[in-house]
Amino acid sequence: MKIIFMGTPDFAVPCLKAIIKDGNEVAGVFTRPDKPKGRGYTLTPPPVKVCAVENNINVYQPETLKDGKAFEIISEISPEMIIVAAYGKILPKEIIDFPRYGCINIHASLLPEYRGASPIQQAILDGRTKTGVTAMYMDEGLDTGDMLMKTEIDIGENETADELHDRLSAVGAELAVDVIRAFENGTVKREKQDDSKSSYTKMLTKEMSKIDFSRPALQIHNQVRGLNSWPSASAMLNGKRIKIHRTAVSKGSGSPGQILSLNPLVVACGEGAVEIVELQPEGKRKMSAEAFVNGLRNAVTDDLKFS
RNA sequence: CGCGGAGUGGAGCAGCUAGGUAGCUCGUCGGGCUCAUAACCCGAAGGUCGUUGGUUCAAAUCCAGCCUCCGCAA
Repeated sequence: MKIIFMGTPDFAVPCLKAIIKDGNEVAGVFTRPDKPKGRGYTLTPPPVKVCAVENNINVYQPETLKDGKAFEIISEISPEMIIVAAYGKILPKEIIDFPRYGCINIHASLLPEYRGASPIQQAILDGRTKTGVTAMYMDEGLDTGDMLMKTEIDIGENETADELHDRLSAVGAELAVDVIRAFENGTVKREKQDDSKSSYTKMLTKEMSKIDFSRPALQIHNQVRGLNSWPSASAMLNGKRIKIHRTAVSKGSGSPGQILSLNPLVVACGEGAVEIVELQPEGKRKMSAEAFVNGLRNAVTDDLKFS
């Protein structure tokens, strides 16, 4: 099938690769413009662009799709279908309506739940045990179009957002290929979303990082998993900020933030306690809690506590 | 030139302000104790202090450049 692919971050790359590998003609890739990134503000191309270039596919990086130029390019290419995965831009109606088989979005949640930008992380933050990927027709709303296919997967109790992201990304790639095949075989079914069951995710911000140790241990554990590896959950110790990368729900009680034991490193929460497994002090690499505790040396006092 | 932190045996750190013998916790190896152990006791190995140059009688320490890692910011 002749396809235009639209996507930007790592999540979309396996999807693009799978579509190419399955023998489809990817006639063009739309992705967001290169952005200054990292230390020194180096201009960095999005992962999807890198992948497209490696496969000798034409890349388009318009600032906007609304000025008609994007539509010109698309009608020129004349794809049978547009596949969108985490592109980060709203498509105008003229583009949505153009391809014969429509514009299909790959979204990393079981719609209608978790519409929006951070479905993977939010599912973990909420302590869900299942999530998935949904393929859907795009319409003018935000992840509101009719659904085509879904794949459901379980979330591990200690799984982090990064790990889940990678698994869902692979699942999404399979789903994209399956959807294209379904169109070719004429076996497509569409199903409306039940708007009464819908929910929307918020954009992740650093303000969500701060750990409030007066909350229950399980919620803190979910926060750590859900925000890993960006923006990461963090806490203060001895006036320094420490990113908490991995935790496990543990037992014990004490005043919130109090260190109940050093090996393993267990911290009291409002309800229960969490073991900190892996962390990263300001300006340092991430390290095991054991290594960190060894390095504390005589900084260990009775008042030493997380806040 | 976006802002800032950091490089010291395998890991995490101290030592640097006021230059003068390489230190701590853990790990590793050997031995001891023990029914046994991730516990405890004794001992050992392992570091051109990121790199290049400068100052000095003398540099981990002071000065300059470079490399690498990390946080902020995106």
